[in-house]
Amino acid sequence: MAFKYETVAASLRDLTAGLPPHHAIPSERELQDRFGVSRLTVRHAIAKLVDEGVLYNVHGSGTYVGSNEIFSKAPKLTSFSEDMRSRGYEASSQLLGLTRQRADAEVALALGISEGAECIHIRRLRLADARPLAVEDVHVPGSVLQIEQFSPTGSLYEQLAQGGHEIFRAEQEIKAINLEQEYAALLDVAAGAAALEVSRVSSDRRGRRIEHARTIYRADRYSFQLAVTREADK
Amino acid sequence: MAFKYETVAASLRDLTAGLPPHHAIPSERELQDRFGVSRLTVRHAIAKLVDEGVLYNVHGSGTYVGSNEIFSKAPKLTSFSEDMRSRGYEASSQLLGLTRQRADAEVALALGISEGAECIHIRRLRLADARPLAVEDVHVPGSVLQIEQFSPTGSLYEQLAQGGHEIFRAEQEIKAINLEQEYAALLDVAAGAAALEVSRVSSDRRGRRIEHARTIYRADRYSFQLAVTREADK
DNA sequence: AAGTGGTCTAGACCACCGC
DNA sequence: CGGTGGTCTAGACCACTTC
Repeated sequence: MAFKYETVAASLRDLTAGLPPHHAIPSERELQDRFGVSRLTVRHAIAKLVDEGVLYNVHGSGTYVGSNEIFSKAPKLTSFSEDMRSRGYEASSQLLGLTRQRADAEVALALGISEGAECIHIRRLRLADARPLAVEDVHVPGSVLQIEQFSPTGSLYEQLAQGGHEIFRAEQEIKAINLEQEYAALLDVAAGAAALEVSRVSSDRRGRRIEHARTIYRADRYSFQLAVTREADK
Repeated sequence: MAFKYETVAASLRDLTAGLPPHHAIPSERELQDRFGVSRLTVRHAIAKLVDEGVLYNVHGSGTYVGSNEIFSKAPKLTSFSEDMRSRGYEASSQLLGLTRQRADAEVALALGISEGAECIHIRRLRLADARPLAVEDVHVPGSVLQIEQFSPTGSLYEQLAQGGHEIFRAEQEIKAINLEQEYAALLDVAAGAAALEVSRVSSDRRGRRIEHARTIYRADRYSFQLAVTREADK
């Protein structure tokens, strides 16, 4: 179950933990001897760590320990609870609404279903350390999840995965908006206050759309962080 | 100069362009015969396209054409002009300020230099199709760029690259704010309107910090889009 | 010139999917 | 079960950095 490159990557991660940023690690040829694997396996392990920002390589020179303390990784799709945990908050939720409805034009377009098709709508208030942080509206096609199957206490992603709809990727759009009265009241801020609106369309590995979510975050308690790299070629 | 896997990737991109989403492409073993290269080279080419979202693979089944039309790629670090071009706008700029100054606490922390160290500050109004879109404040350490070297007409990134400081990655924080009077006037919107604030710290390949930028976008004309993937393992 | 990472080959076996 | 992608080997040569 554990591949060789994974065990090599784990060893390299340990080795790296004891080194300062920009310190060189042993060459690939030395590592292949040390671990008794082929060079390609060593490269595979290094590539994985480079992808995470733990290491970086310089052609002709060597491979070095990365310099970043905090969120070095490429952005990952996470559930609300995972997101909060990584930020050091305790997540909780309050179900505001759970209805079966027909898709309106916006939802139909986002989910790639026909207008009027059946879907379920979940509205939740998301709390961090018991204080309101966001309001989330999720739509899931009826063909993916029936309302009777949904349990408000468990993770939606896990329930979808158990039904054979594992979420693999998502496209997100992040906007700034001024809060309307309704949302402002839910989030316990003044109307007109700025907020972050994150719209998401999630798909499985084959690109079939699974859910459409729109989350409105209090601007004073939430920001979006990501690392980006510059086009390497040319 | 052109590697084999790049030419294979280019051929696959052409082949893919004529196929509908989720259509299977030939197997790796067939492609290795067709192109006369090793299977690893085929895999390298496929991996590149998977990374871009053009293809996806399903273990044990095959490799398929991706489903996404629009922004399928992982987020890339782009200059303002590149960003605007990809959105179909024509970019222009207006220099609002160019000064040499001593780093304050915030800038010093962001750039990893000592407080009071020399840096240059560039403030620009960014326009899309000749209408105000954003106000951008950039700080660059004096050790990286001297004020006499800076030409307001050219691309800052190119000027930095020519000075041996090629930007490789950046960490960004995206927040929503209510605009203060000063920025609102520059952007030609009402005070208190919501705006997107993007703070960025850019580094070269070795992790040396090159610039700190803070860009404030009109919320009604700009949103941030990105594709994310879910953690594959566990 | 020596050492590094980057590309490439020609094989092999394993894990998974679909019939 | 056959076909697929995923991992792995033991070599080789190339491109780049460093001295």
